[in-house]
Amino acid sequence: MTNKANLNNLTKSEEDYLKALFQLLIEDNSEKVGNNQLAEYLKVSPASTNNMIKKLKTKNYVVSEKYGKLELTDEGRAIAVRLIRKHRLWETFLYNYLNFSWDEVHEVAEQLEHIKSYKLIDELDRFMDFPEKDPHGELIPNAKGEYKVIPKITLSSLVEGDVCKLVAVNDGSVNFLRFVSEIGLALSSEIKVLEVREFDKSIRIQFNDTVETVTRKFADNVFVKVV
Amino acid sequence: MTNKANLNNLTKSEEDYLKALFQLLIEDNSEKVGNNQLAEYLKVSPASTNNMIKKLKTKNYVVSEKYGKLELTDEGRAIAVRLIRKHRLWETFLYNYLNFSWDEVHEVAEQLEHIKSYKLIDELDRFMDFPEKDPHGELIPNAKGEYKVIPKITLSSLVEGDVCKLVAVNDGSVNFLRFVSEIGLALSSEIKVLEVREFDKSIRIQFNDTVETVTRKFADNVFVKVV
DNA sequence: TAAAAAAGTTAGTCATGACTAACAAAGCAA
DNA sequence: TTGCTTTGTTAGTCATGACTAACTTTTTTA
Repeated sequence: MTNKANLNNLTKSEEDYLKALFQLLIEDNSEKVGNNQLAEYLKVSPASTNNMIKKLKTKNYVVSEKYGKLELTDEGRAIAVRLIRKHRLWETFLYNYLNFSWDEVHEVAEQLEHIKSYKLIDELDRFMDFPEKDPHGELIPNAKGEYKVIPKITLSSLVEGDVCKLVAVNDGSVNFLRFVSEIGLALSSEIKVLEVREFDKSIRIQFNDTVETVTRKFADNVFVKVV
Repeated sequence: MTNKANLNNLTKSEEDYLKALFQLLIEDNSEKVGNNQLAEYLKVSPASTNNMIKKLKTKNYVVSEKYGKLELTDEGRAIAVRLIRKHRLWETFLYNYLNFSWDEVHEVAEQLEHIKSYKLIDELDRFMDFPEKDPHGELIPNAKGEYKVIPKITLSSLVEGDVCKLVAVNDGSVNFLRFVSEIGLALSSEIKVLEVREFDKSIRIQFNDTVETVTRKFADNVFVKVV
């Protein structure tokens, strides 16, 4: 009945914490991630985080000294990468095959990423012919657990006259994603920075013959590659 | 962030109990389902079942008098049917698109049936072009929650000379399913009963030019339609 | 129909993973 | 360097959903 190969004995919560820690450490490139920061990211109390970190340390997924910064072991990191692989593959499936929109995929993928079955995810990968990127433009880790990030900077770091291509968007907020598609931006859109207003850092951009003014907050969540 | 339409506020456990109760009541056609019977079916203690039934009664999914038999309310039944719909659609997807075998689909579908998203399941249904039956031959309830059973009897109820068609198999045991495919039986196979041995009720059957002797226990789990 | 067996219930315990409140250690600023 | 603020930790509580052990009600059968 039970296929050992599918069981890594982690609860949904344990997985959530490991993935969150990975995202703070590696994706956000923070050089120090502390207990409270992780708590805030996961929207739980610092006490809960402390508790779970203790547990993950005994299981050898996390390393940290008392009052020190949090780090992932190779095994903890591998689990997080697998979760991200699963999340992005499911997002791709929902988007490409099940008519889900950009802003709808995340919530359901958050549930699907916890399904335990190696075969399921590798077959899904094969079924979609090994997609490289998810619908938000992020690279999908392969079955070997190789994690890569595409070189990208935020739109807000550009200056007047720069021309760039949209390569990815932050998938953390449904409202943001909805707005991105509403104004007509999509992956690979070519964007030209017309003006950066000093007093509030808002930016006038042009794409597909459309001109829009976006806030600094918006531009922080749009990832581009200068062309 | 949260789409109310996707949330029915039931935990995985609550869902498991409702589905189990439905399966005992309707699929096994029992006229009385008791607390201990449900406990045994779910492989938990009678105390656990009692506890959960109490909870499901306050939520109006289950009705029963003290020391009386268990029954589902319309709402409880609707939830169970939705779970069965999800389970069978996922099984169909795994079998038809992801190279899962008969005996592998159940375990993963048990997890997938708890994913909360109406859109997900209705789109999956559309993607597969509204399949009628799951890989084991059972009918898939539609989006309106209509539950039907195909007329079927067990192979063990036949007598010498009967000819029948395999319409479904009990999906409860991996070993059984594996054995069914090993000997070469598949849905729609035409089976002829050559001999019923009185002393141990074992049956000699013929199908696709193969002759096999199967036990009574085996024949109890094979569902057929006399032709 | 009375005793035994089976079925159902209750009380109390445990692990998980949340929480608050209180406290301790680090880090920063005056 | 002495406070003050931020960060981290501990203790104790709660809900969920398991469990065992003990008890009660119902059903069976001798």
